[in-house]
Amino acid sequence: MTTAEPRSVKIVRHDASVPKAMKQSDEADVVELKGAAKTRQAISDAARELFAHEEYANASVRNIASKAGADPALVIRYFGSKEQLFLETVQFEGFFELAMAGPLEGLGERIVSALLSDQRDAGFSAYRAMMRASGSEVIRRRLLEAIHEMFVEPLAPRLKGPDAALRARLVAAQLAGLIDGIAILEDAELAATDRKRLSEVYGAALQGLIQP
Amino acid sequence: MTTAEPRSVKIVRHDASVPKAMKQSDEADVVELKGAAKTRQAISDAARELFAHEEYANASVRNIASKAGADPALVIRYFGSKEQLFLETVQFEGFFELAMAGPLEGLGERIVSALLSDQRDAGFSAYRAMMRASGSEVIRRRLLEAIHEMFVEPLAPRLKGPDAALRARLVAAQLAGLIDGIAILEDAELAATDRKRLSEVYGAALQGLIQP
DNA sequence: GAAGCATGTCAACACTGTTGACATATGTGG
DNA sequence: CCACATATGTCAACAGTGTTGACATGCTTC
Repeated sequence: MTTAEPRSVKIVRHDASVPKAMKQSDEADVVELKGAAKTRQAISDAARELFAHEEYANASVRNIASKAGADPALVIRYFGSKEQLFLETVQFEGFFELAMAGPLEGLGERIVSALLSDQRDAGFSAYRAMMRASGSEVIRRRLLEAIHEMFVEPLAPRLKGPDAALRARLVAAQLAGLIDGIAILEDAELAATDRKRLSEVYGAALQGLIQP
Repeated sequence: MTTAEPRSVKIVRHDASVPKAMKQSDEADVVELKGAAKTRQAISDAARELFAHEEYANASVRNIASKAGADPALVIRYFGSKEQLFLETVQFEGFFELAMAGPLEGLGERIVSALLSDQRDAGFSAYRAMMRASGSEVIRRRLLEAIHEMFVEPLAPRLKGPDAALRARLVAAQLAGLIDGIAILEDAELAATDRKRLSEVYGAALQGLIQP
């Protein structure tokens, strides 16, 4: 993002070097990591936390390193670049499978409800972080992929009627708009609104795309 | 955004100093600006252009200054900070008044159509820039205000039925989701979709919020 | 012409991501 | 057990960033 490179071209110099000491101990579930593997893990944890709470630009490699008790140079050695560190640590987990699973009837409301109810903080902060960092080509693409994988691909084949693929994509767009308001712009009114009513109202509009 | 301050607190040190030479010549429409006013204008123009095409973080004060043929220190002197320069230059113009004006019937489709058809590039890039820079508290708030002023306030009083204010806010959210896809994430499929069909389909979902 | 202020220039500060050279630990083959 | 190789960690430096304060120049007004 910064230095010594021509502004628009991005060259990845060396790949993220996974420490050799890193092997899955087949035994314990909670592995006591040693040496480099432990350091890498510490960096990863620190990065996840900082990227969730700070802006991309403000979560500095030096901050991450210090929080992990490691040297900034190690961060780059292990992950290649700050951008790759971001990509490896900030991710969506399986997110809407549950809500997605049910019948088409009432799906709109169920999705919105799932979005609001649970502790979706992890997903929210991932979306927020990627959205704000979407000036980076790779991150932008990654977010776009995630949207397609999570919504469009599972949904499109199930929709009946014309423009199924388009409508599936627009379902995702409509949801994105809601997350924008709640998680990125932190609209106080939106946050204060009764979840159930919000699910009903916005879910109904979603349903209009699902079953026109 | 950067230096010498404790990370979270933001102190504005000196106000943007408007050059004294700046007076509206009451005569000509296109005023030939002189001295400082001209410089300020040049900086403003350069900033507008760079913020539209580059990310906030990548549009450096030094770049802006050099594009304007001025010294970086002058940029700060005139605008107070990079953040304030952003706020003063990146703005929405009157945007949806036209589409908003008509009857409630078919309003959803008209709004989407207005969003897509014209050259809305200026508005798109303003939204994109502010969204990506929304890690800054002031910028986040400004964007939120703009959304309320442009959509919620004009729309809410016109909506009939329950939850009018909420529904107006959700209309804005739904639109934001579409702009996300087109202008920020640059979804190729979305961009390739026939505008008319898109207006119809998404507009119908919007209409479900406008007239449930 | 001199004082005063507007405007412009410059070098420096503390920060950023990233790199390359070095030091140390760790493990392996003889 | 030593020697060697490699994995891991440390450090200083580079070019870039936003911002500041000290200085130089210009223009106005007494």
